[in-house]
Order: sequence, then C-alpha cells, then structure tokens
Amino acid sequence: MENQGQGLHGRVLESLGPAITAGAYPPGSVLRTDELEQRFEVSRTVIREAIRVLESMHLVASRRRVGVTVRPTEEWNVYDPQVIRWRLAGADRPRQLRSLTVLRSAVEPVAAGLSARLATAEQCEELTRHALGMVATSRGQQLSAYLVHDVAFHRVILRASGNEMFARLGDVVAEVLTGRTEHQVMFTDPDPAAVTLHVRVAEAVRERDAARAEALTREITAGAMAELDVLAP
Amino acid sequence: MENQGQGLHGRVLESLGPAITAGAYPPGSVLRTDELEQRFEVSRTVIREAIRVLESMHLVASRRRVGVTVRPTEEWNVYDPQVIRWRLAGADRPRQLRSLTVLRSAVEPVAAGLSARLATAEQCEELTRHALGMVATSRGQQLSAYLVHDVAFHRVILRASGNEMFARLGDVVAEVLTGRTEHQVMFTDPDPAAVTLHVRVAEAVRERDAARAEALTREITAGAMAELDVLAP
DNA sequence: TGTGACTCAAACGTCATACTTAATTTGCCG
DNA sequence: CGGCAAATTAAGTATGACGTTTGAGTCACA
Repeated sequence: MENQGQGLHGRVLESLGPAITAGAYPPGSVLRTDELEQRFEVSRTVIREAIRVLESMHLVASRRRVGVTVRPTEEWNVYDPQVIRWRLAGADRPRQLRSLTVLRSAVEPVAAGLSARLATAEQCEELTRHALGMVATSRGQQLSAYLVHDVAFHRVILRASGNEMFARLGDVVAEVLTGRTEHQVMFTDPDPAAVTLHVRVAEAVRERDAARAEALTREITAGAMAELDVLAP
Repeated sequence: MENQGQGLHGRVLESLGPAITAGAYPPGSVLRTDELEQRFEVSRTVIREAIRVLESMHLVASRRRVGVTVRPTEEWNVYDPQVIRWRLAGADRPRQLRSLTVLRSAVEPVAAGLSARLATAEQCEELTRHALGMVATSRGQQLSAYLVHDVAFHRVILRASGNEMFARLGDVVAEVLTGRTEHQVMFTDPDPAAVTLHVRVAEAVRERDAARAEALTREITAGAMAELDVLAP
C-alpha cells in the first residue's frame, strides 16, 4: 500500500496521475514539459521521469514537436495498481468500484475452486481462522477489526489458488473492501448471511470440495454486487 | 501490439525487461546505473528513465547507496501488457500461458454472460460474422485466417461486456491465442467442437440468453485449458 | 571483548545547460 | 493552387556538478 512517493518525480506523479485519471486533462490534452517544470518548480529530469512512468501506464503519449498528450481512457493500463488507486481516490470512483466488483465476481469463485484443490494445510487453517474472526467481530461496531479478517480471508483465497494473476488481485480486493467499509455507514454491522458464507467457504476448501467452494464464493460476490447496486448512484 | 521502442530508453527497456522477467537477474540482484550506462553506451538520463519504468512495473526497486535491486516475482505487475509480452517471449512462457488461460477461464464466461445482456445489435452482428468466419476457415490449413476471426470474436465478447477491466484483456487473449497458433503444429485444423461452441455463443448472445452464453463460453475456456494440458510440459 | 557513536564513501537523486532529432508549420517558388 | 524546402518548436540525449541518503567500517570507551 506504500506509495512510491519517494523523490521529487514521485511527488509529480502523485499530482499528475490523479489529475489525469480524474479527467482534469481530457484525452487529447497536451502537457508541455517546460510548463510542468515551472508549475512544479523542479528540473526537467524530474518531469521527464514522471512522464516516462505515465507513458508506461499508457495514460499519456509523448511525441516530438507536439508535447505529451493524454490518451483516451480505453487505452489506460487499468490493471496498474497505481492507476486503480488514483481512480478509486478520484471522481471515477463509482465506476471503478463497479468494474472491480464485476472482476471480483468473475475471478474469486474460480480462485476459490482452485484453492479447494491446492490450498496447503496451513492456508486452510488461516482461512478458517479468518472466517471465525469475521464471525467474532461481526456484531457491535467492530467494523475495522472485521475488515482485517475479511481482507485477509480473500487474500488467502486468491493466493492459495496457485495462480499468480489471481494472487496479484489481492491488493485490489483489499482496496475495494476497505473502500466499501470506509464509505458505508459505519454503524451497520456486516450482513450475517455474508459472514456465514465465508465460514462455509472455509469449510468447503478444507474438505476439498471445489464445486461447493466456487458456488459459495459466487454467492459472496453476488452479494457484493447487489450491495453496490443499493449504495451506488 | 506496437512496442514503445521509440528512443534509446525504449531500447534499454526492451533489453532489460525481458532479461529480468526471464530470470537472468535473480531477485535481489543489483544493477548499478553507471554499469548499465557503459554496457548500453548511453547516458545516465536514458538509463534512469528506463529504470523508472521498470520501477513502476515493480520489477525493480531503486535505493540510494545500494543500487537498483530486482524485486521478487510475487511483486511484479503481472498485468502490465509489456510484462506479459516479455514473459510470453521468454523462458517463463509455459507458466505465463497457464496463468493467462486460467484467468481467461474465469473472466470470459462472465464477460459472455454480460454481453448477452448488454451487446448492441452491431456487436451481435460482429459476433455472428466472426463465428461464421471461424467455421469457414476451420478446414484446410487456413489457420492464420481462422486466428483472425477467433481473436476478433473474443475481443468483441470482452468489449461488449461493458466492463473496462474485461475489455482491456482483449490484447492478452489475443496474445494467448496467437501464441497458441504459432506454437501449435501448423497443420492440425482447429477442433470442430470448439468452432461449433463459438457459433452457439454468438447465438446465445443474440438471443439474450446470458446463462447459456456463460455456460457455453465456460466450455470453450475449459477446452483451452485441456488443450494446454496436452501440449505443455 | 563488545557495544556504541562517529566518520566516510558509494550510489542514487537533482539540477543546469548545451546539443540533437524529428515533426509541424510556414512560406517560397514553380 | 500545389508541392517542396526551410524555419521553428518541443521532446530526446549527453554531460558535468552537486546534494542526499545510507550502509559499512572505524575508533573510542566501558
């Protein structure tokens, strides 16, 4: 979760990135290096390095004699964790949350199915522990403690699937869950049905029942989508 | 599919990136800028910009007094299209292909289900056209023509789902399909069952039958996974 | 002998400047 | 009016100097 805010180019990045992803510079907009140089009061080197990074994220394209142009949204590297964070923090938040939740609903059930076949004994234990932790913290305004277990649970599922692409979505899911808790009314306890589902997923994985783990996780993600429809505009 | 090989820093990147992702520099290895400077016979500026990009991909971490260290594999931004290309081109290819195919098996069925509800008339037409194109080119060593339709078909499905995260996987799927064709024996015609499935998916989407579209696509991706098990080591 | 603070140097980070390259614009000439 | 060439502009590259951090080694003191 640590930003690479180390160094000046990081600061520039943390300013330009959110601005671009928030749509402050519509696609086609042109940024000139020397202008940025003055605005941020840093040297050309720093600006150029920040631009290189934005370019590698496909947020901008740099062309001689014309400047640095903002690329259309469809070309952005929307899987870049940095980009995801920027968009979750900005005006695009609802749209991004929806996209990510749909992605979760596709990935997590399959990951759970794989976990049921591949999880180590230790991972099964972790899963059970976090599920029980969720139960224990599901009542009485302990949302932040609950969140810790919830995030950990989904992280284990994704990692235990044995697929590195799934595993790398752990941070994304964490961000979604965290964001949901933060933006939810902080006094409503979690849905008991969801809590139970997590416990049953842990069971299914422990018992190596892939189909059941997948189906139950599908229920969890379906719940997340439904919840989104209620809360979002 | 265009590499950003424009400029010297691009050249350095296209040399370092594949090397790192191929494991030529094991995690923890240290690269010094001045050493790279000499090796590539370019200025610090160029090296530093390349390093910045590698850093944004979480392939390396740059620390003062110690150098640029290669990060462990689990921290790489494995969704970065550039990283995916590098790994598909290198020694990690089999592992990467497997990961991506599993990802496909999770995403594409859900995408197809969404497409059935959201695809425009034009997208339905495209789907049908490409499915029929696959049928037409499925016999008699027309693999490259077949591939074009196959890629286009899956691209439409992912795009018509209305989810930007899914849509962005179009390039990845294209790369997987292309790679498969290239590495397969070029004289075996595609599996007729797979071809039929594509036609039926197009039908299901056209008829707004989400469940059927999803189930059929699941069969397609299951086939892809099975195929991988036969071919891969 | 062990521990602590202190110094030093190595490597990256930043800056300023000059020069190079390529693409757009302008304008000349046919 | 049209096409080709020169001027212009902004990014790309190179280089030298200086700043900053931090790991490691040293030295003094208990």
